[in-house]
Amino acid sequence: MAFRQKNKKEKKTRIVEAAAKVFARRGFSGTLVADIAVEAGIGKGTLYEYFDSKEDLFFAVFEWFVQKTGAEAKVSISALGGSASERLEALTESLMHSWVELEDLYSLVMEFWSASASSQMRERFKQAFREGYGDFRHIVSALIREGIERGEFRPDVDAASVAAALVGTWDALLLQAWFDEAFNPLTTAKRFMTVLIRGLAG
Amino acid sequence: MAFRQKNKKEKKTRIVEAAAKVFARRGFSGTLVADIAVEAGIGKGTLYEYFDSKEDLFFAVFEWFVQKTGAEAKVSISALGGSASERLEALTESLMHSWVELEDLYSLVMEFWSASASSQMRERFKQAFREGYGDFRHIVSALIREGIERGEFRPDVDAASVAAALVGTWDALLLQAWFDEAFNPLTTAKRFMTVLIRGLAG
Amino acid sequence: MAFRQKNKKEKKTRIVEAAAKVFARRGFSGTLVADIAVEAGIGKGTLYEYFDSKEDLFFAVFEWFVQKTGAEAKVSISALGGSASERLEALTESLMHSWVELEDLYSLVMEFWSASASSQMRERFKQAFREGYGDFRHIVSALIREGIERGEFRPDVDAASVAAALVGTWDALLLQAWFDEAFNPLTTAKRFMTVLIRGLAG
Amino acid sequence: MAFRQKNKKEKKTRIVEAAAKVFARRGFSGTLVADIAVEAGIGKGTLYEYFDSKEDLFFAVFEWFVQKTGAEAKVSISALGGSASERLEALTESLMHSWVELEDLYSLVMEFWSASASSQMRERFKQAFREGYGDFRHIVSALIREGIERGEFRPDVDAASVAAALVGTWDALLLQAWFDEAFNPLTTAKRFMTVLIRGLAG
DNA sequence: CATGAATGAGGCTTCATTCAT
DNA sequence: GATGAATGAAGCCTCATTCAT
Repeated sequence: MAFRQKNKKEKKTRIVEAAAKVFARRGFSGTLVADIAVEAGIGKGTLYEYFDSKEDLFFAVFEWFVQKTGAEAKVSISALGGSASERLEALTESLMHSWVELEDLYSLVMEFWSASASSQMRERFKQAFREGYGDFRHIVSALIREGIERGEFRPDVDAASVAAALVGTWDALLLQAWFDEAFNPLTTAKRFMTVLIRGLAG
Repeated sequence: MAFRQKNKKEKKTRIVEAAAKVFARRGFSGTLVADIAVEAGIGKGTLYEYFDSKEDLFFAVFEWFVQKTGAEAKVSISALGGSASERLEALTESLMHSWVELEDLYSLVMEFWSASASSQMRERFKQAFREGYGDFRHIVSALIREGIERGEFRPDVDAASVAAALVGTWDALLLQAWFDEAFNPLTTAKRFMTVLIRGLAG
Repeated sequence: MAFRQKNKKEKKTRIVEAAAKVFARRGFSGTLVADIAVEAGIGKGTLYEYFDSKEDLFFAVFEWFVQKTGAEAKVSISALGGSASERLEALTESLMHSWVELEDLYSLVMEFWSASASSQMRERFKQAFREGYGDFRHIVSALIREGIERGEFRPDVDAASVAAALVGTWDALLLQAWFDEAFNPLTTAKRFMTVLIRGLAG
Repeated sequence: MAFRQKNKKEKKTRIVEAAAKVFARRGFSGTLVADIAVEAGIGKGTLYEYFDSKEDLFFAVFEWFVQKTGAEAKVSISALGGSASERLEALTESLMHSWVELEDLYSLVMEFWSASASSQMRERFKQAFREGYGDFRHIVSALIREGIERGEFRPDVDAASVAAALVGTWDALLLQAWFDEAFNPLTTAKRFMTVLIRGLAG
């Protein structure tokens, strides 16, 4: 039974991953449940053994994506050492690197935004985004505050505001990379961070 | 005939504005053509005298939106005087202020992103975004470069990178305001700009 | 516009009549909405301009049927003259005659019963049946009471009970005719009424 | 092996009884095979070891029901003594009493009617009903003829017609009780029988 | 020009049945 | 024998688009 459970969970994940691919390719509305089934290599009806509806599955993809990317970010942060500046720079680099492996799935992010704006699941999504952004802002804010306490950054810096803006900046750089293949988010981010950190250090 | 043209154009705009409202409320997929017709106070069939399809109308809304917001931004910029720092700060303020009147329509932005990610019109949208971002980056970049030339900002600042990041930051702050009513984009932006400008000035 | 309205109502009735035929042939579950559309000579989607769902249409068929048969019964009754006995006999005859033109649609009755027993519309149906039976019992009861008052029937007859039983008997005779082609409801009813009326007259 | 057979038969009956409950609650179409399995406390697949299809099982429920109620009726009749009138009255009472224990399953009757009207098994059902009604009419007819022969009832009474009507009346009274909780089939039947028997005795 | 009734392709979901374990 | 996960045919309903008025 324990084995069974594991299989069931694994299969659920397999379906979610297949769905992620298709949703990324065609968007929520453009995706047919049948396409997901094909991608997952299962029958159409089997999907409904694991998820109640297309929307449910989409939300599961969202959670999977948040988990996946959030986990990476957290790993990066906890693995960091050195001064606050160094850690901010390393974090930036790590996030911009994630772009490479995220590229194929990045359009999912737009679908999630869109869903949070107008789908019937809007509240579920909005809340999750709010929380996700909140968490991340919190982490970055703590990092900056640590820099202030260490005397590395100026005491009059408003950590919360900088954190909020910075988190947004990272996101927006990936967004621009999505729109424009010629855009290099990593280089851009690094050069920008040099300026910002100088501003923090005063 | 000139008169007719004008009437026709006005009506077209009225439809686009009505459509914008409904698309903002319900998203592209969630919007019924019939709803738009009701909002515009015309018959469903009449829509098709002015637009070839729902997608066409949506793209017209997009163009209208870009025009509208772009025009505002350009007005702000051209009206600015003073040092580069002052102008950057004024621009920030002006953009964050636009939030107030944009709030109701902001979810359109997400729909546009989503459309650029997966709709059948994706290329049309992607290109427009690329160009829009490009234009805006260009303007901000020029502003920063001016600051460098005036000796206000450090010569080693990479204007293009800072511009790209900054444009993204503004966008992302509005996004966070959308998700989180408690979030104040104006204050956050101002405090952040203080730090950034210090970094630029070195 | 008045003309429009009339057309709309007529079309609605046409659809109901087409639906009645198909439901009678195949039952509620066995009927495809598409079949009804074909029978009505309209597109599948057009149905939904007139009815919200298959169930709604089915209930409309029910109401149409009740109206149709109820109207006949009422006409028969009001047209009757003579003694109470004569009127009871004439009513019996009229009802059993209705069998001839009802035969094709009679299976609808079973569908209605079934729907009142277990469909999601059960309460709507149950109530309608309760009311329909109640009305009819009332009419027959009044007829019997009139017979008592005229001295034609015994004063100790319980009009309500006899009416309830009689109304049921008529129904059940048609039911048996439905199951058994060899069964003649008219003759059976007449012979039975002779006995019953003798019992009433005492 | 004999033992096995018995177990198998018992289990089959258990399934049928479970199915009867569920069909009575939700009707044929509304019932899921899975629900029956749960009610019977077995696996869904196991059902198909005992019955070929949902329809088959439904017909088995029908046969079980006919057997069950028919057996009761026959017991009542054979146990009766006294004059024909007394026996008719006793039979009436016995049948109306059966209502109490049948109430929960009564909606099955409607499902059977409905099935005989339109399901794919319609002929099987129709025939069974025809036979069932026929048998019952026969028994009642014999009872009445006995009354005639004994000189208790008038010789000009058409026993077959009265029997057919009476059988229908009983049925229809239970039906009305089903629709209308306030309706008392026993009292109604008794008062009606007083009148009818007076008519028979003339 | 304007309309809205009519349309039917298309999609999500259900559920009886099968079959590998 | 027993099971329940997997299946896919089938059906209800939606809604962008057309076209006769």
